[in-house]
Amino acid sequence: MQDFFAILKKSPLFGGLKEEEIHTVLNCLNAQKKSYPKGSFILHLGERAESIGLLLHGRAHVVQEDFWGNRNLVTELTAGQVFAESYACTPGSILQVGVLAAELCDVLFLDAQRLLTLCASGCAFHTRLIHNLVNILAQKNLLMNEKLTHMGQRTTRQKLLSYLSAEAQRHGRAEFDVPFNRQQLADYLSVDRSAMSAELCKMRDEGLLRFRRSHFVLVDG
Amino acid sequence: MQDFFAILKKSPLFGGLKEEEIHTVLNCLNAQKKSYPKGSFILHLGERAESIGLLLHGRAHVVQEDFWGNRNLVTELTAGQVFAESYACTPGSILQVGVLAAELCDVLFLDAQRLLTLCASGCAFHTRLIHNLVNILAQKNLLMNEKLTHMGQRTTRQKLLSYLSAEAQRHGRAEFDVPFNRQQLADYLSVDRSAMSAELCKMRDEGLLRFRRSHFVLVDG
DNA sequence: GTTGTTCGGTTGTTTTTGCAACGAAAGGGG
DNA sequence: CCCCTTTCGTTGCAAAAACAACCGAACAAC
Repeated sequence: MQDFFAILKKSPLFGGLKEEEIHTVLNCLNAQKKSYPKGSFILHLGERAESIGLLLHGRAHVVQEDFWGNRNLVTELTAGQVFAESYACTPGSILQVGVLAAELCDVLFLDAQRLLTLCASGCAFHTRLIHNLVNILAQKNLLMNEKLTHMGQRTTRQKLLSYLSAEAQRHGRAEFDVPFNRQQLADYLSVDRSAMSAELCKMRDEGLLRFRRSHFVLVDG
Repeated sequence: MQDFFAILKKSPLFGGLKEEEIHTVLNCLNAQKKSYPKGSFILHLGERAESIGLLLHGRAHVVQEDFWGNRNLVTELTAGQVFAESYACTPGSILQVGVLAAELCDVLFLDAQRLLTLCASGCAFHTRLIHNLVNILAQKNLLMNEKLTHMGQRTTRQKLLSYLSAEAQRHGRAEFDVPFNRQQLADYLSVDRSAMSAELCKMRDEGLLRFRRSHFVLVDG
């Protein structure tokens, strides 16, 4: 139970709240805690999702399944992470993914509509909670938006330039470190690692940029 | 001024609010209205964005500019549309895009932090506004997430299958219409139209699916 | 009926990618 | 210092994609 609040305090949703405040809010939200044995579904594809999930303990997999039944692992969730929040905040939406307990999981469910509607008694921490939730959504939005602009480029070279350019702008200078190694960068841009590596070297030979490991320098002609 | 409220009532942010309610909320939020001549920047790349923008009149372009100065049109905004909301809801974030007035524009700016913090007087419509904002963010999130799963596929065929499969699941049946023509679908998936068309026909010849124009039928083996 | 436009399919060529395999360099422990 | 693992660069080849150009059908406007 000590564990319980430790996880919550570190989660992005309850960040900035004290233990007693979390306690108050949980009551006010009528939060439900449930356990799931390994291999069982926490959320099923095709369901309506009205609750935000928060993984208290264990590991879970967000999986996709297409028309022909091919399964695809999207993300691995670990303790403290929030899931299904976009679905829960979109009334009437249908889950396009399933969430599968990879081991024994404890999950806290929070009703999204309640969370967004301030209680009449007006507990002050509630506002903080709404801020946190909006932050989570908005931040994900920005990240996905950025990734989309890179991935929308046609060639590996263009994807790289788009990414590196954005990274340079973020740092405010043409020299910077990227937080990925080659394999991770290739995965992020959804291209082949070796082809990407070759393309990077070609660009270096053409004088567009210099690099060593994860350290890059862009050159303007 | 009649025009003004007509636009707002139809905007996703103020949907479900009556004219007087909007009036109250606007006061309570201290909304600012500004005009921008054609060709001027409504928001500059690199700026901090603390306000949500709402285009009241005119057309504006969301543009990107990379390290080497290449400009790229991301979206065209028309009256009623909300912009920069993800930035405004992410404290400390820096605009990675600029917003350029394509013609004379009237813009309403709403302070995001205020919008998310219920006023002490507790105007009831405020809650509705928060719901609307969260809906906008969450919905965009779902859309981008879906697009990312399609675009993350390596080949045109896989992208098509991912998209068509999702569309079939959304409709709950293997026969459905897609809301795109070929060019639009190709743009959405970020592939070449003619290559995509060829791939579709190849898949049809292999018996994976049938189609005519925008009407598709998926076949399971 | 004729014209113009939009849409989708087809073809051929060039470029790019994915994939697999290999080797060199870097870095961490024992 | 040596062994082992991870990370990157390199190459060759087959598959796929991009690009451009063209054709025919459907449809609306004149």
